Amino acid sequence: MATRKRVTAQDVARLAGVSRTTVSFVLNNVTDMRISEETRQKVLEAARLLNYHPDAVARRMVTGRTRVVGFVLRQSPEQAFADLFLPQVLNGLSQAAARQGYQVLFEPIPPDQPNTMYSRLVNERHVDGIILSGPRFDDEDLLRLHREGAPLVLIGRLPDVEIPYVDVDNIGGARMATEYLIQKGHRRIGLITNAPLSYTASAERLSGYRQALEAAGLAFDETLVRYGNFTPHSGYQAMAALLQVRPLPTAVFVASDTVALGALQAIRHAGLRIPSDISLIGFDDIPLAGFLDPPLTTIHLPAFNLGWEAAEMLLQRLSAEEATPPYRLLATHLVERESCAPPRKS
Amino acid sequence: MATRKRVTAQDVARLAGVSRTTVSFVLNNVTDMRISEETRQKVLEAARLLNYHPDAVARRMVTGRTRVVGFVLRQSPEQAFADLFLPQVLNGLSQAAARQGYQVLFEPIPPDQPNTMYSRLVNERHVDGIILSGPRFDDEDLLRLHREGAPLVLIGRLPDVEIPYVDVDNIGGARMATEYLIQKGHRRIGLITNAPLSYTASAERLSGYRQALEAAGLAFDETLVRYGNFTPHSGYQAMAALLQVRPLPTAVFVASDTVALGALQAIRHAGLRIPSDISLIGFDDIPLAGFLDPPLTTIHLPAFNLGWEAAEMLLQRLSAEEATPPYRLLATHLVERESCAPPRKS
DNA sequence: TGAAATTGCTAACACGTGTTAGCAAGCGTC
DNA sequence: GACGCTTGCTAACACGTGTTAGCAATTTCA
Repeated sequence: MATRKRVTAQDVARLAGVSRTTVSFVLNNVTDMRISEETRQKVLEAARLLNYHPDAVARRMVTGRTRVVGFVLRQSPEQAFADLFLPQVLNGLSQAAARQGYQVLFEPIPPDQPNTMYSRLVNERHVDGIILSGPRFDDEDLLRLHREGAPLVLIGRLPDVEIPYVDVDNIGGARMATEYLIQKGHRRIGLITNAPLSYTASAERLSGYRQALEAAGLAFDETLVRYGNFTPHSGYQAMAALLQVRPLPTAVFVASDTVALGALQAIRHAGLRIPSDISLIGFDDIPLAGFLDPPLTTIHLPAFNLGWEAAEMLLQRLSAEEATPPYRLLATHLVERESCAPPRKS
Repeated sequence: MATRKRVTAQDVARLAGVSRTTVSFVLNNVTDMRISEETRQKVLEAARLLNYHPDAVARRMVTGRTRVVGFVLRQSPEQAFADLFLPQVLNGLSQAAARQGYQVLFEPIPPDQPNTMYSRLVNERHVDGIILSGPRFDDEDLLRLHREGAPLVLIGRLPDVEIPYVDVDNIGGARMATEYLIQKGHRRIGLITNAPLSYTASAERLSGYRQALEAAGLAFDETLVRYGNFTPHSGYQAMAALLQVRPLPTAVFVASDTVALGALQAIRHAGLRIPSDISLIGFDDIPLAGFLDPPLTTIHLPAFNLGWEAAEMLLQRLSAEEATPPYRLLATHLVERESCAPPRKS
């Protein structure tokens, strides 16, 4: 089938016996133009008859706005792979955007091609603004874009840069997790990070862990800290290393449920039981956390809200030139399941 | 900061001392137009100096093609929520699209608003074509769109409709899983579906299960079949019910890893051990399958390829008017881990 | 030397819409 | 009866680009 000619506003005008301008006024409900009810109905009828749909491209051309926001995923491959709540973030983002008539252009950065210039999204006017997840601080492209005044919102913090962002309260969440273990009576608490400390979120979670220790008068012991790398495999290795330390920690805070999955396996392989031999608390509350063995106590991360708030911030920036709150930290909460218990009496 | 005026090709032309037409020819590398090397360099230099970026909207206006494909997610909320490999599908889709210079517009259908007309994506020319995941057969909008000749590719089959689709070989995968259990020596094999049978994929997996039984000369026993509903919770209930049947099945094929997670928990709660008391095989091979207890033997579903192939099919349809293969079934393979063993000698 | 071909460039149209300025007719007012 | 006001509509411009047709200058050829 050959592609049919598009039905334009001109065709509608012809059928209704009016000018194209009138068609535009009627269909856009322009109120300050006087259109008689009679011609209004004629136009609407003609549009219905011809199955007319206004061309979004032409509309963007003349209005200067695309009503599209770009969602750029700058995560490393492992991270994106392990990022089980990406769908949730995307969902929140889309719904917030849709509510205001915006669409979402999805732009992941392919792993083998790190210098894809996503800045073209704005420069070539594919989108009105960008939400960028997983910003890296060596991202020259990003900083330049921001200097040029492009509307940007980050998901995840970037230190020493005044780009608006929305993020989880990593410090608060990590402190909450650690305090929970302390309150259970633990004094020797290990930490496995979610990723290397070059990732802001990892450093923040470590910081929250230390704050909680300090507040309880417990010494920070570097030998109890190991580093994950997004994957269950890295969690397995980190926990295996931690199990060599003597005396053993009685509890471990694993700053990512996905990494915790590997830690669980390492503990099983060592013949220890959770929580009787060792307590474990996670971070993220992935959808499956409640169905692990044992069900994992963890810090819930508001993935949907993360996307929603990012979109809201960007759209506010787009609609008005008003200064918007430059950042927003989302609260976490603890989900108590069965992986934590008081330490065994020694 | 007021929004700066856009730099247009006209500005570049002025600076280079040539016409706008020439600028267009140079920047688009139009070969059959004779442009001297000297002016070519002048234009390139001017464009560089002004940081010129061609306006995608204007370009779409004149070429008539948006170079954007829509990805519509029509899944039910529970399904989308449990769909742990959506990121993978999206990744494959994006990479295939990017390779040919296309972008991806992400359009989930909000659960509370099922009749959002995603057909507007095509009619209003936001996109050149649509990839739709999780088609429902009562979707009038979809059928009309197809009748109107809109370029469509489905992820997931729709019975009795000739819309091009790409799907997993559910029947083959389910047969493979069941045959594996039979080959281990099992004769009494249960089935927990991934979803109600109104979903094509569920019906197909049931069908593959029956084929394998039949080929081995085993009777199909309806009392050994239970129905999941995407979630771990539904898997828990289905398995709990199955554990009431006497004699117990010695193995169960759970047609979704996510559902299998609940089944695992039910078996644990019943005080049985896997695989010594009962064998379990899953479907999907979610990223975490290898880190469950025990590591789950399962059928790998090529999520990345699903997205990739869908995009390839759509783009081929868009680039040429040639008839493309109307559908494509992707092969699965079995990933052997530790949740299956021969049945206990009775 | 004149005609024909080639080289290097440009004017002008088209894409489909939103919107401003303005026009004709009808109506009321002094 | 002339003037102004309201009503209802339209002509024309602008958005920024790709592309066709064609034009002037130069070179080639007989």
